[in-house]
Amino acid sequence: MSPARGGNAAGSRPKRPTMVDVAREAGVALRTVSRVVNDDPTVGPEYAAKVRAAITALNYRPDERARQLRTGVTGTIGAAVRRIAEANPELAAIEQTARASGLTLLAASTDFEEAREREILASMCRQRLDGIIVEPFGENHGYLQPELDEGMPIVAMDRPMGGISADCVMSDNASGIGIAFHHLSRHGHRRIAYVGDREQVYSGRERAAAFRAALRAHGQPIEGLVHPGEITPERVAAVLDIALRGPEPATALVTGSMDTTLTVLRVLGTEAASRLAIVGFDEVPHAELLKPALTVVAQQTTKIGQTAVELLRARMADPARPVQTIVVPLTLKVRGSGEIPA
Amino acid sequence: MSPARGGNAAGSRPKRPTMVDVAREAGVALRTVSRVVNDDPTVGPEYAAKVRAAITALNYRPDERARQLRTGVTGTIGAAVRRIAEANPELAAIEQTARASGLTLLAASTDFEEAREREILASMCRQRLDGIIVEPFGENHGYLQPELDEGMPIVAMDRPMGGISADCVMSDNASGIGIAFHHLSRHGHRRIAYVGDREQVYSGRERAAAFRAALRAHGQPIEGLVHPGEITPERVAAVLDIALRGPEPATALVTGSMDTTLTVLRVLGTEAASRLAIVGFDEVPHAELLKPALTVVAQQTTKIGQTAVELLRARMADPARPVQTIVVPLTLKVRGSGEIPA
DNA sequence: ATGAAAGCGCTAACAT
DNA sequence: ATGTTAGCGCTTTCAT
Repeated sequence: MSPARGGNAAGSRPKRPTMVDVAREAGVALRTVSRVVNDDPTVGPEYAAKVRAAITALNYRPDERARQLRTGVTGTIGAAVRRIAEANPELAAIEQTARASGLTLLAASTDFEEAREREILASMCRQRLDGIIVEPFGENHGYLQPELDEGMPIVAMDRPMGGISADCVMSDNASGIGIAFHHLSRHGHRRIAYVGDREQVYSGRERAAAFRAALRAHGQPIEGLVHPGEITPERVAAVLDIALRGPEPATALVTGSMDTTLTVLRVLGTEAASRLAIVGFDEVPHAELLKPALTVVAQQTTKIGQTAVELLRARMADPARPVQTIVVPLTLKVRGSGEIPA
Repeated sequence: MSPARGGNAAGSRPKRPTMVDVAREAGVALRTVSRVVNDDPTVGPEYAAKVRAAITALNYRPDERARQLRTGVTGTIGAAVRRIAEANPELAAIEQTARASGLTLLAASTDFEEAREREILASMCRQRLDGIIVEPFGENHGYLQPELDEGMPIVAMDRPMGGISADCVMSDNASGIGIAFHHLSRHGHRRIAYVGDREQVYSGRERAAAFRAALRAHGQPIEGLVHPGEITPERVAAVLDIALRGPEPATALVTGSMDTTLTVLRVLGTEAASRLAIVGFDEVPHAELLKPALTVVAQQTTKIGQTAVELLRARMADPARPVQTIVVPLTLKVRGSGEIPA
């Protein structure tokens, strides 16, 4: 019960020294301390030395919040991504690019919840971050219009915002699906099926549509081959049954997302999977260790993250510049599963 | 070149309304606006209505920075993790637990760089975050002593801080290695080898030591069986050669980290790997899809992340409470690779 | 129940 | 080259 050294009642902390304390200790004006802290070259060497000594003596460290309030900028950008828990190379690229530009990154996870996304974006706006990168989840972001009007830089990553006009960087979903289809086609497959996310989400819609277009372009019928929907083991098993059995079974499969790919592999089992030609949309962790190693069309995640920061910085520098959308192509990674002949 | 609507010279934004503007618009005092914004029940209904109308009309949103400066708390905790790019379930658990406590999470990646770690921690301190969780990387964190003295709550995750005394939550490395060893031993293996991270890093040191202890406890010789060091394909291939060839080849392997496990699988190739009994330390993404499916001793990542936040909140509530270290046991995940007989 | 005024810790005009 | 003074936008005594 005796008061511990330095500690006191719950919640309260020993008072930290401020610039005023340093100024008093050094026997100079507040402004001089500020100058030293900000490396202003117009400070006389003796003064600088005295101030630095006082800073060391008091263990003074400037309060970034006060500086931010005064200068109006935070030096921080926010990233609202859908999942922070899983491997997220885009986020890593954002962080590195941001850091290289002297910006701190505040990352938060929307967890595939519209309410959470809204809450996070609102919080980032209240904090007056210098800019925001968001992997949109909800379909309508009209509530951000006032922020855009007041000049808050916002960039969408992976798909466009809904209902508002903002800069965007995303993969070329349609051509990615085309690459996958053509690859299988070139390996002799005539019946190629698609399983992917539900069409309620943007990418699921885009990719299913692109796959239908590919079928049409090759003069093939669509029925029984295109299966967008919920990615659950049950549904995936059911649609695989439709696609792979019957009179004219598909001999190849395009999976529309990483989750789809993994679920398909789990449902089929390694044996069956090794007999079916598969090209996955989106990279899968350690795809080369799977058996057979997985052929995918991979998003250029690093480039996407980098571009997001660049778009944001451009918007920060010039709020009046025209809104820009950058589409990034995908690349085919040949590893085995996509080269199984018909 | 004509000025766009709302836009102006590069860098400048339209001025946002402040509380003063709202007060003027509503014809009330500043203090009343503050009361309404903070849901103070002592505001008369007509006043509240007027204020709310003004807020809507002006599109006013409070500036969190100013509030933070005034109240002294940020409502934000920092997490300095070693890698933000890869799957990081601890970080996800931290975020969820923090959110559940009404705290915002500022996550940053130290990227296995001591300088970067130091810079991030310093930045978080300058920002006066309410607390910091760090996955320590460097060996000496003495530079944080002044922060601890001034009451900054800091919690180490995964291993202890170096040179200072701070709360810590970590896995029970020694018993985890013991579990792996015993499991293989029970499946008839008499020669069990270990490959893992270099002993310069804390966990590499702990796990190699624990493995040596396990060998000794079973009355087995150590030479040729314990191989801590850099995890590169070259070195791993070399030490596997030593361990698996020769007069008395090992019939089972314990890998000391996720990276080690994956590198071993790559170096051996799936064929050879399927004949060697392997237990990995630490979970591997999609371990059940590998062939053979990978048996591991898994860290309780969710529990670790949760506990880190709980320790931090306890420290925030009472800066004087005794420093606490919580050790979390690991659990064996039997999947196939560890049950291959000798 | 409402308002006037002080101040959180810092930077930026403006002297000197 | 150094100091004085006024805020940044908010919360918080303290009056009324």
